[in-house]
Amino acid sequence: MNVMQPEVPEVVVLRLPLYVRALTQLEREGMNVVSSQQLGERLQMTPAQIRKDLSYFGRFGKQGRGYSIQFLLEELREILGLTGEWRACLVGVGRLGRAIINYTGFAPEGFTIVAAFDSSENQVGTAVGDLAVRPMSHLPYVVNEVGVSIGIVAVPAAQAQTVIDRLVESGIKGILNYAPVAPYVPRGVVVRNIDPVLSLQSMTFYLKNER
Amino acid sequence: MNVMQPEVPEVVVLRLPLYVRALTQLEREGMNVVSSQQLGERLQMTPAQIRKDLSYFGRFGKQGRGYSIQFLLEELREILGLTGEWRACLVGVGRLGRAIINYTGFAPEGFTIVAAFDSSENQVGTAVGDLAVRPMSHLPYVVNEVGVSIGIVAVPAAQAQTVIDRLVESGIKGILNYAPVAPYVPRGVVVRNIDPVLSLQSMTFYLKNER
DNA sequence: GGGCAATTGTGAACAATGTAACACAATGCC
DNA sequence: GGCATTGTGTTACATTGTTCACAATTGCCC
Repeated sequence: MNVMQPEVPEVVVLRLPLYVRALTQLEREGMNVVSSQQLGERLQMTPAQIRKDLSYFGRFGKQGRGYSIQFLLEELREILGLTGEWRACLVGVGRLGRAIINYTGFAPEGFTIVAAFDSSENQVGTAVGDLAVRPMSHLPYVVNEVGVSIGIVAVPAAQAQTVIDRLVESGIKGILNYAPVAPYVPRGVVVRNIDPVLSLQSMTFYLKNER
Repeated sequence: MNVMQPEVPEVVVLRLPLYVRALTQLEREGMNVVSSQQLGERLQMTPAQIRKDLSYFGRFGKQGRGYSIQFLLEELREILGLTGEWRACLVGVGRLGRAIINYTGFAPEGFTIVAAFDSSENQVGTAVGDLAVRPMSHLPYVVNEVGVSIGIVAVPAAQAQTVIDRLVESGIKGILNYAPVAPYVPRGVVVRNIDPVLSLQSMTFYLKNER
């Protein structure tokens, strides 16, 4: 499968989108070239780390000059698979799910929510944004026919694992999980958890002395 | 200040809330005692790591038996500062901000949003949930008088850094940032970023081969 | 009340990650 | 066209994080 991938550390992959974002911003500001030094200042990290991260994937910079912003952006987008459009489906159209569907930050980055599901009879058939809410039974069909790669989970904690199991069965390979659980998935499926409560709970460790 | 804190690695602090959550669940399931083995199965991690993490803070288990769930929970809540209530204010009552205010996941964990701010004249004075939207000029007063420790940022990227600067000036020590930027803050201020787009963009790296 | 099975806490080995050092390619100035 | 400057790519080193292995302790059972 990923035989030719000389095992890039996951932390590195997690930082690449940061670079993409910073570079996009610099490009909009009209810059053409950037050094690892300058980029590091923006992102509050050492130039050495940026250079090392990038060197996992190739040689993108010119000694004495720095990196062509346009070129590096293209390369990074290619590496991350951000060139085409990614189709996602959402499960759970409660308050949170509706907010996610209406969130305007996904589309400009190439992520489109193309279907919404809910297990509740009351929700099925209603409209959220310009999506019709479908029953869970349609999931496998939609995933395969429409070509959905990503599942977004916005159901209560108690149902999250079940929903995730069904997404995986349907062939979904990436899951963005908003439910407050640490889900189990088989190898080969990528999960990213969005959990503001966990973030707050680790924050308070550092705050508690000065409350 | 934290002189007696023998430098606990941040990764460890990030995992503690996971333990709290798993233990809470186990407690609800009626269990009294849990071993690092069992806890590790739940959380998909090695027992050794759990024991090591906990050992940074003390000796909570009984050899041959495991950990008293109730006792360990109390200790962890104490360590993380989760015993009392934390008051937060929110800046930016657009779609995202409104969704955050209406999110029901914070209150049960002891986090209360007690004030909402917006820089737009149109928004000031309107109500979101049961909060009245205030002008930014009220920020320092509210933070100090009401005792707000946490700021939640839900403004567009372009305004995020400015808003964060003002929160910090007002004396806020912890920031939960929903804006798609990597903000700068002075030492002593803790930031946690919630950024689903970054999560998706790092996920696609692993998905791109099988799209 | 003593042996046994279970499970902790922890130092030491190992692995991963981050930082610093540096040789040298490209550039531009005089 | 030399020469100083800049900033990469890479290797070597330092730090941080994870896993292992086992002595020490506990509670149970007979």
